[in-house]
Amino acid sequence: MRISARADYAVRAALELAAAGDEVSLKAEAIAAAQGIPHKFLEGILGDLRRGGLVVSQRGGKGGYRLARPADSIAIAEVIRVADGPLVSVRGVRPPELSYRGPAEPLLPLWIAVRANVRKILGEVTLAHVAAARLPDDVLSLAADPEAWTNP
Amino acid sequence: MRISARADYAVRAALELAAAGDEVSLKAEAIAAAQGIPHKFLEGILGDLRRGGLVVSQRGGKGGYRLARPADSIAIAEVIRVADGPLVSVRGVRPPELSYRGPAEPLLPLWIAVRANVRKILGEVTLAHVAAARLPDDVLSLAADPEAWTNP
DNA sequence: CATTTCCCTAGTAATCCGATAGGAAAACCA
DNA sequence: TGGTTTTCCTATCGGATTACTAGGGAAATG
Repeated sequence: MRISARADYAVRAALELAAAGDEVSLKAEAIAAAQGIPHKFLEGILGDLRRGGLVVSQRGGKGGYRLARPADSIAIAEVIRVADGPLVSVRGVRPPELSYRGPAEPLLPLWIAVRANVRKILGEVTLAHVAAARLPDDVLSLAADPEAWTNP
Repeated sequence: MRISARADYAVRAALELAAAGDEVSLKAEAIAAAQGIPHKFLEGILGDLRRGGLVVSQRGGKGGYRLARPADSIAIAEVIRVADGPLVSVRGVRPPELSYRGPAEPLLPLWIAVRANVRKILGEVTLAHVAAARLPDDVLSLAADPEAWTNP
């Protein structure tokens, strides 16, 4: 299960905007420098966020980007969907569109369960949570287990 | 979060072997036909599973592949790791190797929590569970929610 | 009007997906 | 022993996707 560079960059850019506050506009170049994201690549991602209604932009000398809505009303899942498509996919298709045969049939409810679990976290955590370093308790308790930090 | 074709195919092939039982050998061509997987692509995947110690192979007329261990001792997570690398990665690197700056810093514990949740499911469910269509209760209850089956 | 910044289109290099091809090694059968 | 089957190894190849890069046009500011 791979989280793409697009998705990671989109969330980090949105977090910079959330941290800056609703009033201030940040330039793409400033976000790129702050997060170490290739500038032109980021411009394309910010365009997607704008078309998706998550950020608003302004050109010119005092231009830049800012969030279109309060940071505590934007879930991480939303940012990923707008920038990168479906939250969870198998071979590029969403679980409900899959069809399995024979002994692989119960694989469908399994992927559904995995997706539900991912949604539960990324749909609950908002930009405000992360930018303020105040993750919800259920997320914190998952991350508190030292075993969660080890590679198998 | 994308599950690759390799991972999906590897699990389905392993499920065919689990359903066939420990005694019987299945030919790559038979698995490919049963699951609708490109035959030569599958051969490569089965080679990885063999080198990873999950299946054993035999050449010749009565040859084929079978599981190296009982199906109830092989978790889905294991199959995915052997065939496709780390279970969860961000931009191709595992969460513990990530480093974030500024307001994106708490993104690391967030990915860790997501991974822990995915692990909990895919590390608990075995080939035997799926092949016998008897998923553990906690997985079933996640998949029982009708909302888990809808796309956002 | 000149600078800044967003915005759009194209292009590129690397990887992934899936298919194909040729053949060596090993096991079976007659 | 010889012939068949099947794994096993290498190699290639085109199309799609990913992660970028380049260049320039459009709008806002001073």
